Parts: sequence; structure tokens; C-alpha cells
Amino acid sequence: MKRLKKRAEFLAVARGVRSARRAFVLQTLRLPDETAEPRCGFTVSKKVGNAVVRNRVRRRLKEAIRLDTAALGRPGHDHVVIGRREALAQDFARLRADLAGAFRQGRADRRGRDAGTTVADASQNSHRDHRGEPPGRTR
RNA sequence: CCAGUCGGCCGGGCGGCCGCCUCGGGUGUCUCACUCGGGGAGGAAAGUCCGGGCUCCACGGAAAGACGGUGCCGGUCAACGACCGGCGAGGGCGACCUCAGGGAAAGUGCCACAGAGAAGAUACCGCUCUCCUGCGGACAUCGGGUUACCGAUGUCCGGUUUCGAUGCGGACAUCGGAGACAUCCGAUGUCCGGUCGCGAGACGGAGACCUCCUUCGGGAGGUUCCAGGAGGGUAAGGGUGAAAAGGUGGGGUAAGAGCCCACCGCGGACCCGGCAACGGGGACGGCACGGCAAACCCCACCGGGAGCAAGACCGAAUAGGGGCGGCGCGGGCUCGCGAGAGUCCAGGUCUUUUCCGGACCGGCCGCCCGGGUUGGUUGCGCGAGGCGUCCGGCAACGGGCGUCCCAGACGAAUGGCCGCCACGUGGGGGAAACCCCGCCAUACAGAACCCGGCUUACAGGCCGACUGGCACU
RNA sequence: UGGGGCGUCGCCAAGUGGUAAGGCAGCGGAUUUUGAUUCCGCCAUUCGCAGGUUCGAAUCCUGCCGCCCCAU
Repeated sequence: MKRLKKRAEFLAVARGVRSARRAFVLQTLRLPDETAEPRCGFTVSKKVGNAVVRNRVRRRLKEAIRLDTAALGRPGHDHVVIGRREALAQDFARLRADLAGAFRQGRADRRGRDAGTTVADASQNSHRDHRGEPPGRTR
């Protein structure tokens, strides 16, 4: 899954649906462009621990998503995974199961649509608009 | 063997599957994908406490001043506040450890409390010399004096001492009474006390001693001691303090004192050793020169400022700036079919500043130029480089030779899962070798331009040198 | 990356060489029939930590720890 890298993109996804698990919090944003490739970003704040701990949390989450990227990703959705300290020690199989559940929950939530339109208005200069369809379209 | 000191090093290993970043080669449908090969976190990558490289800015050169830093001596280093060696001071039986360790006779300042005195010493108690005085007070009278006051006499009060009586207080004894006892009360006697009261006598520091006189009451003189006052001399002793202006002993003195002497301490011309810091000796001085500069400060030396988010290049769309050319000549209102006329209102730039006055511009189109946001490229890893070895040096380090190329991201790669082994630790089994099970088992911790140091964190382990003790030979 | 500030009782805080004010809270007592108010008393042992300078350190110096803020 492609990575989110810009601060503006993270702020946009933060307005989407949140679903919390023990080891992480998942934010999901439904995009107006249904065919857009699914993307994902990671946030691990300084509260979690020092640099080694933060790196490890992010890498475990990243690996779990990589292994199930076909099952988790659907076109037209952006995600941000906020790592928690529990992701350091949690059983890896359990981590994968939690991620799958959180992704399903995020997509099922209808509120993502409204958030998507407003964000699209706010970030209309983003390069996504160059290849995508015009905003404001409803399904 | 036990206890300890110092220095150096490591900080998991092998393998499987699926992945990530980057470099080079190849292929393709060539801002990407595939494939082959190489590389991919640390001793601290950390904290950001110093020093440099590099880049930009500033600057005619330098110096001074201000500000900041450093501070024994010598060396090493690109440089340093780092390191090495030495010296000094302190600590430890020792190996060894710790130290911002220049200047207090350049100046200013501080040293609370206590204490007499806290820094050009002081003088409270005390010690001591000389001189003077030798019950005190009040009142009255007289005399002297301008006054202040002084002297004499008297009275009163206080004072001192002796004696007496006795009250008082205490102890003891006897007797009587009360009470179950403990004990209490009263009387008498003896002894002691004298801070109180009474009476009488004496005194004039009421003290001691000596001599003389005597009417035996006392008087005169002297010595010594005592008390008070004035003027000196002291700094030994007391005590305070963190610190008291050399220490101890002796001589000396009125008492004392480096006043003198011996020893110790201190300063110290000069001599010797050392590149130096410093060390050894030391004529002589006779004791000044307390501590604090991590108080201000003085002296010596060093420092232009900022930082890779430095800096360089490219740069779409939109908006805006400048230049040139062409066309046009502001806006509102009223009248008019219209051309146009009337009226009102400006704004900017220049004219040195304000006012007045004057000139120009304002819109549209085209071309060009420069700045610049998101972004992209670069800076970006051959270096004060790593490893090995030899030589010089006590060492830090320097030199020669050989060999190697070894992370390069930018929401940030080096990961996930698993097996075996090593070591540690806990539990269980076994006589033992050993076996089984558990540990998020295995710390501290993640490059962000680079390098040299410092500091801090760290499970566990290895090696070497040395010290003290015990035992054995 | 660079710069600045703070840390003192449970809370808010004063004090910048001489042995740690004050307020709130808490505890005990008095006043009151009871409560509130008021009054009195108590309440700091490593002044974030560790070293050092000094006779003496919350204060001065050095090194750490934690928190906050600013610029880019």
C-alpha cells in the first residue's frame, strides 16, 4: 500500500472515521474518487517512547499491513494508523486480526462520505485532483 | 584463595521464508518495472557541553575597548575547555584516586551570630607602675570663692565591729498530749547559725604587724595588705569564634611582650639540580604578609557573525512587480436619438521636506525581465578515513609501507515470523555427567552535513598489569 | 538546528551567601446548642539530583534529570 507523506494529507484523514484497538487507532477517510489507489500513513508520537520504541511500533504495524494489503485495501480510501505502546509487545497474529477488523469497521461507517467532500474542497490544490474526477460527486 | 586498583575489548552466532533503502550492470512498454551483483546503525548513533572542516554574510589591514571564555609547567594535536608526561596540595596501609591549581605587598568589598576585639588590630575581665584619697549621704550654721564648688563644726539617717539579753531559724535530748502506726503539737534544756529585729560600747579602710608615748580610755609614726579615683604600661591568662596577628620551653621584667635565647614554623638575597612548574641548601630577617577572587577585579592567552532548515540550481498554474511596443484617454450624476455639453469627485509618481503651483500616469492587448510559495535537483560522503605491520617517542602522538572503499534517508530504509546453538537466570528431576520447562529471556539505545573530544546511559562477559592479606612450597 | 526560562510544604509562592516569609488546604484547640465565620497553635530534612568552592550554599560553580516557551 502506498504511503501518505505530507502533513496536509494526514490532517485530511484525521477528519475521517476513527476506530480504536489495543495496539493502535485507525483513521479512515472515504475519498470522492472511488478508483483511487488505497493509501496508508503512520503516526507514532513521542509519548509512546524513545526513537527505538517508536521505530519498532511503526515497523510491526507496517509489516502487518504489508502481509494483508490485498485483503485490507479497497480503492477510494486513505488510512492513518496511530501506533500505541501496546503494539510493541502484542502477539503478531492478534495484531493482524485487529487491523483487519478495524479496516472493515472504518469502511462500513457512512460518515466517511461527508468528510470526504469537505476535505476535497479544502485540498483542491492537491495533485490528486489532476488525475481524479471533479469533487462534489455523490453516489 | 579472598579483597581491591587501573587499563583495554566485546556487547550475541548460524540458518530458512516473506519484505525495505541504496549503488552498479543488464533488459523492457524507460518520471517506472523486472533481473543479477555489492552495501546497509553505535560504543555511545544519545545529550548538544567544547573544538574544527564546509557554506553564506560582514569587513581596507591591524590594534585597542566592550563582552564571553580559558588559567601550575612542558608537550601532543588541524584545533580545543581534550589528551599525555611532570610538579604541587589533599586522601588511602597500598596499587592508586581527587583537585577551575595564576595574582590577596594594584585597588574595592565581605567575614553573619558570638566575642573586649574580625584586619592600617582590639583592651572587657585580668596583671602591673606612679600619684591621690581612706566610711557614705542629707540638712543646718560659719568661713573662702563672681558662680560652679571647697573647707570646718554640729545634728540626723545609713554603715562597720565588739559585747549582752533575747526573739527568730535549725539540730539533738528530756517531759507531756494526740494518734492504730507513720508522725504531729506544746514546754524545757544544750549546741549551732547571724541574711533580720533590740540595747549598750567603740570606730573612723572599724584589717594585720612593728616602734614609741600613755591619765590604760587611747594616741602618734612606719611597714604591709585592702578599697576607690586619675594617669600610664601590658597582651601572658580568661572566654567567643570557622578564623584572634607565629608555636613550645627557658631567660627576662613592675607586669609583660621575638624583648632575648634554643628548637620548630614563616619570609628570604644567593647557590645547586631541572627547558619549566618546582625541588634541595641557605647568609640574613626577627615575625610582617588572616581567609575569600566558583566576590568585583588585575594579569596572560583565545574568540567577527550565523548555521546543511547553511548555500546553489530548476521552477508549472494563479496572483502581483518592472520594462518596451500598440490601441485608448478616469469615474459618478444631469441633459441630449446621437455627436456632445454641463457639474461634482479624485488617486499615485516627480518637482529636496510642508503649503501653493506645475508636469506625468491610471485602462486593454502583446512581448520580455526579475523576485518568489508548494515542489524538484544539488550540497551528500575518499575522509585530520578504516585495518594490518614496521620505525621513532616514557606517553599522547608522529612517520613509512601494504591493503580496503564501507549507510545515505527526508512522514525518514536496515523489518516481520520461525528453527538451532552459546551464555545468563529461575524452577523441577538425577548420585553425577546431564536432561526438561519457563524468561515480551539478553542491557542502554536508531545515523540525518562530516570529523576530534567531553559528559551521560548500559544486562552480561573477556583479557592484561598491579596492590593488600591468608595458606602452602 | 539555534536560543531562552523554570524546578522551594499537598497547591500558589517569597527568599539570591548567615540556618526557609506568607496565603490556601490539612490536623488539634477555643468561641457556638450545632455548623459557618473568627481567633490560637501545629505542619519544609537531601529547597529536582550528584559533586565542588566556602567557616557556612535554596542562593556561587560544574555535570546530569524533568518541564515549558520562542525562532527557523
